[in-house]
Amino acid sequence: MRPRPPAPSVAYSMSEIPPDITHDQHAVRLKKLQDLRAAGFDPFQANATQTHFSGEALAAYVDGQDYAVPVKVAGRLVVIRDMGKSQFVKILDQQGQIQLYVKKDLVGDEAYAAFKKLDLGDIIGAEGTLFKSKSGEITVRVDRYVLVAKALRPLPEKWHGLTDPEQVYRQRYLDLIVNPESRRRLMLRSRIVASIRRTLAERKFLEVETPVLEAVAGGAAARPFVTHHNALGADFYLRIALELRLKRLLVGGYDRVFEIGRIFRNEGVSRKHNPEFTMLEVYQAYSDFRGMMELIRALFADLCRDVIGATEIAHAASGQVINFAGAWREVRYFDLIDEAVGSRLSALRGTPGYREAAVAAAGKLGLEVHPGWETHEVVNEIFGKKIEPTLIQPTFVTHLPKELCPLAKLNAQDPGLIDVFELVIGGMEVAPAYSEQNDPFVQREMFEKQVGEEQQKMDTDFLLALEHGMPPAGGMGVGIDRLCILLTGAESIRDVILFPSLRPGGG
RNA sequence: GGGUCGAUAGCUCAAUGGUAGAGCAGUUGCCUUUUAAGCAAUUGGUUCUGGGUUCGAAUCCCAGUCGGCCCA
Repeated sequence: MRPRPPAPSVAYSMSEIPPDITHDQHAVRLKKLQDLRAAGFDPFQANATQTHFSGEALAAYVDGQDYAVPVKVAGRLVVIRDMGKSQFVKILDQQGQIQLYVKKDLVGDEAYAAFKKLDLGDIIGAEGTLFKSKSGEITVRVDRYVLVAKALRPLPEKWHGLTDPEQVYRQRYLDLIVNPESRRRLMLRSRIVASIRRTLAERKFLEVETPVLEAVAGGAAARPFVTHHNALGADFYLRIALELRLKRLLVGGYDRVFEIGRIFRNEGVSRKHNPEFTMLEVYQAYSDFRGMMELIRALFADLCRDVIGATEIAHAASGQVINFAGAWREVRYFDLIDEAVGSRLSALRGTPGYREAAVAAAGKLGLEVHPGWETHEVVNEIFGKKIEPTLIQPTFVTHLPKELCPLAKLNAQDPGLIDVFELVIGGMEVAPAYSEQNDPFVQREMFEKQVGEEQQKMDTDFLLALEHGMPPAGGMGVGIDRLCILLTGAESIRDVILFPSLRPGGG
């Protein structure tokens, strides 16, 4: 889509269409539209009705009883096979394609002549009866049809579809029309979200909505987008997490809440990152991170049943089959670290030699260590680069160092650790969960330590809320986009986001 | 942000310094159960943009735009 002229909505004014032009498909179609209007016909009328989606019509056919079941279908013309005095065409609707058979002696000479002038891409409604064609395809034999939207631009190629990734993202509607795999994958996303909502509703969670515009972008360590409110004369940040708002609701007495919401992080784009993405966060009072283990297992069990229809999926990148059914591995963060570095590095935690040993271990594994990194960042580099990518089967990594999350409860036995898990599947972090910190003093301390090194400011209003008393709770975040990558077998986050972020313009 | 690869007809792709081609789509015919329907004829180009090298550039060089991949 490089040199695309910034698509003038209409290239020719209706009166200026060269009468003999045949090579410019846009002009040819404008001419057809003009002819229809000249004949007193509105090519954008709104009088089609659907009694059946395509899939429902196909299911409604009664074997052996041709022309018995009446249906009204509607959709976009995507295949035309013209045989002179009859045509087989296919239309595409939300459920897929269905074939129509249009015969001159059934619809009449005039309507048939008009039908022959239709173009691929036009949207029509048709009514008729179901039959099975000679080659066995269930088809609507059309009695009447109506053009309800003229397509002035040609569709991409019918066999190869649209492959230019830029055009796929910028003109996703074309991708959805011609690439069945895109349709399937993005529809699956809807069903994934619906399944999650259903499961949480069954467990008496309340779905809530909290502000996108925040005075303080807290709850995570990330660079926020800044925007400006004119009337208030104040800058706002787009939220980078849902956490601090939802926990206020725990204080307010909503014991089980969740939000599925867009969050924004001002970072680069990659196969795994889009600057805006969708997060599910769940909080359950009187539960803890172990309760969240049970909850995420339930969410996956329902997803397998409702969406995947199986308890395992192929994972192309590793060649493994991911199994969601059996026991999920549970392993402590530092056990994995020790295993990866081949020594008892974790035994040195809190001793003066820890940092040196960690840096040496990272170096031995071929990792680059920035001089300014804290020791926990060095260790976490080992986890991120050498361990996480190898965890293909569902794995709860537990008891991370406290520096990695200032909002989690410290472990009672070892206050250098936090009561959390990070669920890793297919080498990707899918869901972190915590026993939530509800001690306002500890929370303030953790915030103060963080404010110096991170760009986020202290959310003092949140601390005030904690001082009113927040029930102990388990909380969990699930990156919906990554979950969709996993469950749909997509290669890139852009394949599970309808309109991924791109540079403005596009040539 | 760095590296690297790419952009040619509406779409999918050819053309390795010497007349820019094909398939689909389009246009005109034929064909009343087709399945990437078929048969015949035929239209269609700012080769991403701007510079440069050259007798001659889609092709080589420089800069830019947009995108893919890898890295940060």
